[in-house]
Amino acid sequence: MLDWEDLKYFLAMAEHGSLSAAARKLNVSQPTLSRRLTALEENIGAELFARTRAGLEMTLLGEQMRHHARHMQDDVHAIERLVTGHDSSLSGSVMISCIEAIGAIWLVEQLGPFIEQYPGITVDVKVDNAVSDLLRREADIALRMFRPVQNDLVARRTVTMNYGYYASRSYLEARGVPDALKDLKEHNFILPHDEILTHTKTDPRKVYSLARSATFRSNSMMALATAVESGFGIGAYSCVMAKDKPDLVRLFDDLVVFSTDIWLVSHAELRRSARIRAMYDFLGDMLMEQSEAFAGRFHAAAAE
Amino acid sequence: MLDWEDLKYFLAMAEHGSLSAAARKLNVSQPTLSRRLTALEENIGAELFARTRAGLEMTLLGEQMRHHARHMQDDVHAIERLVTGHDSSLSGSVMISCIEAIGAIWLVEQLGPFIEQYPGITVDVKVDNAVSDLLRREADIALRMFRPVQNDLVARRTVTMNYGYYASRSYLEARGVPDALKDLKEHNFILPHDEILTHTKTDPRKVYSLARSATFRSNSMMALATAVESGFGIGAYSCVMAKDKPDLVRLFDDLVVFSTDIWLVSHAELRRSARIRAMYDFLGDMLMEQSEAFAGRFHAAAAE
DNA sequence: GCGTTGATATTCATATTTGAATTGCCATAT
DNA sequence: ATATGGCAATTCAAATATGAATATCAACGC
Repeated sequence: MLDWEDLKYFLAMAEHGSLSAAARKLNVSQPTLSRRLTALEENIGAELFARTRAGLEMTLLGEQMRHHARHMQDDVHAIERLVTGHDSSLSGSVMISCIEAIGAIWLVEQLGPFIEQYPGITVDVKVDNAVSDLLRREADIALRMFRPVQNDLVARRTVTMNYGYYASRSYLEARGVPDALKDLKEHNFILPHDEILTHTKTDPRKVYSLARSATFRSNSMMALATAVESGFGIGAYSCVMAKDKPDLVRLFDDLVVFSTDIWLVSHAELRRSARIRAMYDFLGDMLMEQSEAFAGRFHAAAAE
Repeated sequence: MLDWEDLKYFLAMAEHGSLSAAARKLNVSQPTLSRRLTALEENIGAELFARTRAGLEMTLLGEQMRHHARHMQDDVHAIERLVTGHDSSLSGSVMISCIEAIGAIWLVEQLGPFIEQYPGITVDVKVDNAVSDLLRREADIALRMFRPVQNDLVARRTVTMNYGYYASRSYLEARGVPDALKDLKEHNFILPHDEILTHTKTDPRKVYSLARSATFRSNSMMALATAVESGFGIGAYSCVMAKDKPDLVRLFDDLVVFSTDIWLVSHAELRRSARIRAMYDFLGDMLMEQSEAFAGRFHAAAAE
């Protein structure tokens, strides 16, 4: 009779390519995996991996077994979701997956009241440019820029996050304030890589094409923001982030360069968990309360 | 992280209703299961069973988990089939499932040459009135009375097994030999239960209705055969079994009372296994060689 | 009533499994 | 050529899990 735990180990080896890597992932030692693999192979009477200096190389049988083991893992994840969903206590942890642009700063700042209200809950913010798989329990709640396509997920569109052109006061003092878009040709420009604009609603390239060339580029919104703050030039900056930066000046009559919707996503079963539900509702409320700030309309409100 | 082995144990408990029963099935001790269950519940932070004096009673969560665990087990079975299919060595064991009527005697007698030819293979004959599930690896090969309906099975119709009316010489000496079917009214009759005639090709009740009443009834073909051999009366007896019983006399000009087809069945993947393939082919050849004996035509051949 | 059966829990000596440290191997970079 | 780093295998002491024996309890049959 096969040892199911060995199959779990097998899958980790198959997916990480070496005993050492799999051992790190599973929090066991490499010798343990080596022995369990040997035992499994002994048990089934066939080789699953060829051991090479570079790691493990799967045999044909291993390749076929891998699919079934993966399938088993899906069921384990389903069980984990069930278990979490049945947990009615307000303690444990909640993992939130979101992109750097809001996770690293805005989200963390907002969580103060939640942490105070639920001292038993550990909040885990996973800043993650890849998309965490909620079905695989890589996160409990995700903030996404798009409606998720997977089944069994509950998703709610919350705020629209606008980006405007900003520059630092120091830059503008040195180079002058551009009056209209055509003046951009005379200025330094800070540009994001195309890859991080996949989910924007306005096509930013049209606007960006006005810029002569880039002084600074990055695929990190945080790096771009820092560049703007440091006076490297004019760049798109999230309105909600700019709210508390008195040193930044918004240009061109609050022109919206591009915008993205923010989706709040969780798993149907996970939402039965009291603590996840609490966080989901908290984030939903928090986002909706600040929808004006995300839209960048706080300037207007302050001016009136 | 969940221990997959615990899930295997959990499933066994769920399906057997008690720690003790599951422990017997899994070949571990009952205290071990008790502790592993406690550990699993501790791990997920919820109760899966209520322990009662009568055994285990599942909670709602346990009930839901059970489905996923079962699903995992299906994958494990698939892996086992894969492994067996990849085993090209002629050693190991082959389990044959078949009904008592042929398994207990005929099949065992036929296996002599096979055992001699393949000394490395352990032959395991599972006499089984229930239908073993080949997909779940309860057997490698089955002899069935009907075409299996499950997918992924390879099935081959082999011989037709005829049953005739037989009586022992001692009975006939005492009671006389009936000339025609109508004489049956004067004789003792040995009848099978209807339940074991499910898969016959001729409806035997028409023939049996000629009999006055039963002297002996059973749902075991072996018991019925023994009754005929012991001279209790006239009864249906498998022709192939009667072949080596000189004390039995066939009645009514070799009338066929009823007949069943014998299907040789295996799992598609299992047929890739050398040893199972060997047994499959061996049984197929053996059956076809003896098709005349199964049909009950050896008397005629002997007479010519 | 009273013993029997079959269930889970507990105890303790034992067998198994594990991890830290180490070795040895090969490829790559210096 | 010689280090370096990543890999699997080996060794051995320590932690861990296991099973046999036992205790305890409830239901059932006589």
